Amino acid sequence: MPKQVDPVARRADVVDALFRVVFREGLQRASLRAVADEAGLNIGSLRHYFANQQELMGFAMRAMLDRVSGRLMRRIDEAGDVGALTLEQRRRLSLDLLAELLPLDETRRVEVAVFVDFVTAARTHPAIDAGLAREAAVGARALVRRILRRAMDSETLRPDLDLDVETERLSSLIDGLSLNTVLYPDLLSPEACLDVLRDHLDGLTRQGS
Amino acid sequence: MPKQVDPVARRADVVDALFRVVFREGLQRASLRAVADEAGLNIGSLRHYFANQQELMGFAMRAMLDRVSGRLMRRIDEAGDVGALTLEQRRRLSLDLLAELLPLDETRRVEVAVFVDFVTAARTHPAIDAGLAREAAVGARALVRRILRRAMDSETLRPDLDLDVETERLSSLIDGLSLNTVLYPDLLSPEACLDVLRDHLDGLTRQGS
DNA sequence: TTCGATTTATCACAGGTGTGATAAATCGAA
DNA sequence: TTCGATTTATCACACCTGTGATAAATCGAA
Repeated sequence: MPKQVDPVARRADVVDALFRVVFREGLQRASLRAVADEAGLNIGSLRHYFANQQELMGFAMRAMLDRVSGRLMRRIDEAGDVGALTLEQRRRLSLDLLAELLPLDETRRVEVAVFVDFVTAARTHPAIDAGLAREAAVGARALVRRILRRAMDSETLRPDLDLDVETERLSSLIDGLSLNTVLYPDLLSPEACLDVLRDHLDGLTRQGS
Repeated sequence: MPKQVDPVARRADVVDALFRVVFREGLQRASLRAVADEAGLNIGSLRHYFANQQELMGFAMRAMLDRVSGRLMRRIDEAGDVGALTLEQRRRLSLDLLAELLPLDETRRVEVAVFVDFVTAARTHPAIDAGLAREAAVGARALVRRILRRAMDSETLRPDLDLDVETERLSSLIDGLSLNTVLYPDLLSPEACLDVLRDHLDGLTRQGS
């Protein structure tokens, strides 16, 4: 009896519209009305799928985290059994996984730009769940740590390194690179961004130099 | 004949009030009225010193940059003639200068938090001068590059390093460390933040290990 | 005391915000 | 065709925003 609409797809459309608005005009201008307009919906319609602003923001942020972690999972699956890889293949996988977090193409540039707005706003904005932002930071560190740990176990990592410090160093480096590439693409191009990450990883694995 | 008020001090008071509001409630809530209230002024009075929002924001951002570069200048002056320093003193100076950019105490924590809000908002917010944000990024890179260059010239730096890449790596690392310390102080304490920076600099200077 | 530039204080306006409440339209199933 | 849950669409309200315009108060100098 009901009017037939796929609510999942609708919500996804709204989230996409939200991302576009945030990327183009910032989180400040991403009002419910602006998002509804961008999605081609009436605000009443939008509010049927998201009761309030807080719910929309939370759903959008969660969707973004799912999207990123989905890409990471896919990369890992594609790699197959990690134990069967050569050292060179492992290094390549590490780089690919971490590079997945950088704004190297337009899709990820939008993603990172929106993400930056979210996490900075989460510090103070009442409608944005600070717990989700923290969760993302924790997750990123867990990934970085696992990658470093695996390299340590396979003895491709310099043995004099402290895992805690290196985890934080690499995590913060990635954050800083992402931030600068998004904010000042003329100062730090996506290519240069990747070069820095590659050099950093090289420095971690190459013995004594 | 005029009523006697120090306009310079007034403007500084307003800027301080703005920083407090931004730190506490975010740039989003830092409206002219909120800033005026925080400064104990009537909004009409505030508008006598700052014609627009744009002017206030620009002045505040400029004041912040002046404050930081002033601290850096003072550090350099205190160090005296750089050529007369021992290698250990030079390394210490490099660390101190770069650490000046990190949110290691409450003053700088507020500063960095506000700064982060500013630069991210500058990407889209029409009342915030994106040129100033870019200028700050350029300035930070210039400082980092000079420090690295000096270390290279005095042969305390590993000779196999690319100055461009290392400048960007260190600059982005500092940005990432600052961001994470401000956003997630329970994940990255000021002490740990400084440890990471120290380790990074050690890795740049220590030959072959 | 009178003057007058500086400084403070108000009012008003157009526009935008989230949200509660409610009506209307839709369209497949019974 | 009729029903009715789903979906869409409006209206209204209180609140906040930047800003233009204008009046009022201040207080040292002449």
